Parts: sequence; C-alpha cells; structure tokens
Amino acid sequence: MMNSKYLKIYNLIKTKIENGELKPNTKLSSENELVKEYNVSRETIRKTLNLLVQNGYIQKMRGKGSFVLDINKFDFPVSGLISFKELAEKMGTRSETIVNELELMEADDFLVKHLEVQEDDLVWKVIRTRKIGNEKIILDKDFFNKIFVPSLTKEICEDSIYEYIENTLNLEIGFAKKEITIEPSSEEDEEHLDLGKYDMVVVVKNYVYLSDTSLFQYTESRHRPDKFRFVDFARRR
Amino acid sequence: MMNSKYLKIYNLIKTKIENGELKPNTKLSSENELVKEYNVSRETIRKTLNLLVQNGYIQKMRGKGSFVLDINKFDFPVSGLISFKELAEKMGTRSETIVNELELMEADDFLVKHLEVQEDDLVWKVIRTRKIGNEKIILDKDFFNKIFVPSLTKEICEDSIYEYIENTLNLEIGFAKKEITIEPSSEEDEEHLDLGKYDMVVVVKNYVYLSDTSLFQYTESRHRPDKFRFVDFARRR
DNA sequence: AAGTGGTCTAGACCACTTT
DNA sequence: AAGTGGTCTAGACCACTTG
Repeated sequence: MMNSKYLKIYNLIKTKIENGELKPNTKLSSENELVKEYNVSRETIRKTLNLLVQNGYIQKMRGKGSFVLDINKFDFPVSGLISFKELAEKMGTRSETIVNELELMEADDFLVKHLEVQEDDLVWKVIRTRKIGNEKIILDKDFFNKIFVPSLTKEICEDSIYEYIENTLNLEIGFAKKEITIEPSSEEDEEHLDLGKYDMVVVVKNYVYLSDTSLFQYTESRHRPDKFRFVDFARRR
Repeated sequence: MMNSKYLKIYNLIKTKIENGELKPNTKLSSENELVKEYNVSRETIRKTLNLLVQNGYIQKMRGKGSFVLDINKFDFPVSGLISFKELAEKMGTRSETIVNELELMEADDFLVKHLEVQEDDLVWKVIRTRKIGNEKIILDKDFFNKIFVPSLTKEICEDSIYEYIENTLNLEIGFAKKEITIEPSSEEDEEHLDLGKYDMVVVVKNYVYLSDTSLFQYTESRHRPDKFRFVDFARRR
C-alpha cells in the first residue's frame, strides 16, 4: 500500500536527504518532534525512521538522536534489485539495448534446474546486448516462465521488461537471490560483446521470485570485467 | 539489547528453520497463534516476523499467512558483513591465515582519502594471506585508525580481528559500504598469492563504520578469480 | 463469515546522553 | 532533570484470501 502514512513520510524525508535539503552529519528532528510535525503516532514515525536506517539514509543513536549519513547517492542504485534501464537512467549514461534473440522455447535440462519448470514447459528466452557509450559491455540472458509472462515483444525487450512486468502484468516481485562469479568468456560472449583483450567475464546470476514465492525468472548478466562495479550497503544483521 | 523479547523469539524461529524443524514451503503459525504461544503482544510478534522476512527466512502473504522459504543456508554467510574466519567456520573448509605485514604507519595520501584520517595520523596496516585447502587464494589488506584500535598483535591477526574488536575492545559496528571490481593483478598480489595463469584479481573494498558513524576501517580483499563467489539475498526496497 | 496480515494509535516503562 | 531512542502493550480498523 503506497497510501500508508509511514511510506509517505519516508519518501518525503528520503527526498530531502537526496536533495541535500537535509545535510549529511546533521541531526534529524527527534521522534517526538516528528510526531507533532506530521501529526501521527510515535510508532508510525519509528517505522519511517527504521526504513531510512535500513536503506542507509540515517543512523540512530540512543539518547542522542538520528543523524543523516553521507552516502554518495550515485553509489546506491547499483545495489539490490534494479534493472539495467533504471540504472542507466539514474547514472545519466547514454545506453542502448540490442535484442539478439527472442523466442519461446521448450525447457531443457538447464532450465529445469534453474527455473524450477517441468521438461517441455514453455519458457521465454531473451538475449540482449547492452551498449554503454558505443561499446557492447553487457550480455543479458533472461528466461521467463511462460505461465507468468504469456506474451513478450521485441519492443518490450528494448524498453524495460521489468516495467512491463510490474505495471502491465501487475506481477509483484518479492525477492531475489544474486550470485556473482568470474568465468572464462564463452563463444557467445565473444560474438555479442566488445571484449577486446579480456578472456573472462563477470557473471551475475539472478533468481527472481514473486511475492507468492514462485520463481518466475532466471537471468545471467555477463559483464566485461573492466566495466563491472557492484556497490552494496550492509548492516550487521 | 539481546534481552528483548522479539529478538529472542526471532532466534528461536530462525534456529527452527535452519534445523529443518520448520520445513520449507510450510505455513508458520499465524500471528494470533504466535501471540498466544509466546505470551506477547501482536506488535512484538510482528517485529519478529519482519526480521525473518528481511533476512530471507520467511515470506508473508496478506490473508494467507507466513511461509518458510527454501534458502540453502550455506549460501547465506557470504552476504553482508562477515569475516573470513566466521565464513570459513560456517563453510567447514580448512583454512589458514599468514600474517605478511603488521605495522603502525603514518597516514599517506591513500589513507587520508580512504580512511578519513589526517596526514601523519597513526594507522595500523595488516597484510594477510588466506589459504584455503593449501592454496593462497585471498590477500587481505586492512587499515585501522589507531584512535579506535590502540594495539594489535600477530596473534590477534592470525585469529579474528573482528572478534577482538567486538568482544575485547567493545566497539559496535554499525554499517559498511562494499564495492566489488575486477583489476589487473599487482606485483604484491603475485608475491603473496598462488595466481597461476590468472592476471586479474577480484577486489572487494570495504569501508566499515562504527555505530557512531565514524569510519574506523578500510579493507581491500583481493581474490583469485576462480575461487571468488558472492551471494546476496535482496528484497525490493 | 471467519481468519489472515497491514496500518495506526495512545500510553507506558526503560536505558542512555546531555545539561 | 529533561530529552533521546528502544521495547512492549491492548485495542482498533482495514484489505485480502478462504470456506
């Protein structure tokens, strides 16, 4: 629900921090002040502040107050779940997507293993090259269970598949498991990427689950090593 | 506070899930049932469950209930903040640490930039090689601000510096910023690691902050590419 | 209709920091 | 002593899924 009070207040404060309206290392209003300011209960303000803590915007200190953290905002989008298009937009880089392959196929052993489908179930296969500043840097191999994504077009793939999934199909993404490894480059990599002297690629495997816990997508994102960068903000759990 | 009710209940349920006492894809007791079971209020149970959601143990569904997720527990420790020693112990691999260098030095430009210290401030420099199954795989370069870590010995470095920091010095770690990139191997890498044919290393840069937001450690962890693996569980924020 | 999780409230007590 | 965040409660209403 986006009409919840705590989410609205969260977005207000988050925007103020990103704008610089609230400056790094300064003290936020206390919980009791925010209660008056926004006319809500303290537990609601605390929900808001805990979200800001979780996402690296503030740090709370008992007896002292909440303080705005100084995190370079451009570092953030790379972390967590985010699509190539969203990322490129936030970074402000020129980028282009080439759809190399788009087909409906019957699941083979590889997909039975990685997409939890039955043999011969129908699966969308999408292979795309991502260009950044005129160089082919990333090869994205996406596989979608057809049960969840009935149709797919070249136009959708050139834009953002995620946007289509969330806004048009109204599927809700719950969580994802990501794995980063380094592998020797394949013939396919060499065919679709400008690898130059590099003979290895950074492989980011992504298993994406809907909020009803069904696995609906497996993605392999293969990056030229020199252009790869992964940034993460972590709190001790 | 470890004596909080919600944390105790969290650890109880977490352990049951890790044990297999609560099986993947089964339904957890409802919030109202847990309220009776543990004799606490519903908001306290909800705090517990939200922690389990955050850390990938369960998924909640409105109107349906909470469900145990099937996450291979060995995948987890690699994510977030965890030390080499904790990691090796959880994975059950034989490992060994060689301390190559341990010295107190005056901060140079590099440290002024990465550790937010003044020029000539004293900084502990620790260079360690990590052996896994008899091969030198990881080179760890750690830098600690002496203000926070007054003394350091070879014995501590061979064990776990983190354990020393948290249990002996009683410093509380708040959060960390991690960056993963691929770089050409340096002479230092070649000297201390069994790189074989590889001429690149995976570099994990870690900026570790205390809970009062002061930066107290900068670490570079340099891995042989074939043995590197980073796993992450992410929820859409 | 009954049960589930999601949000919100008002009030209480505690531990810690500052004045 | 006053102010801060941390925990906990009992109760309310809502939206959603199931019988």
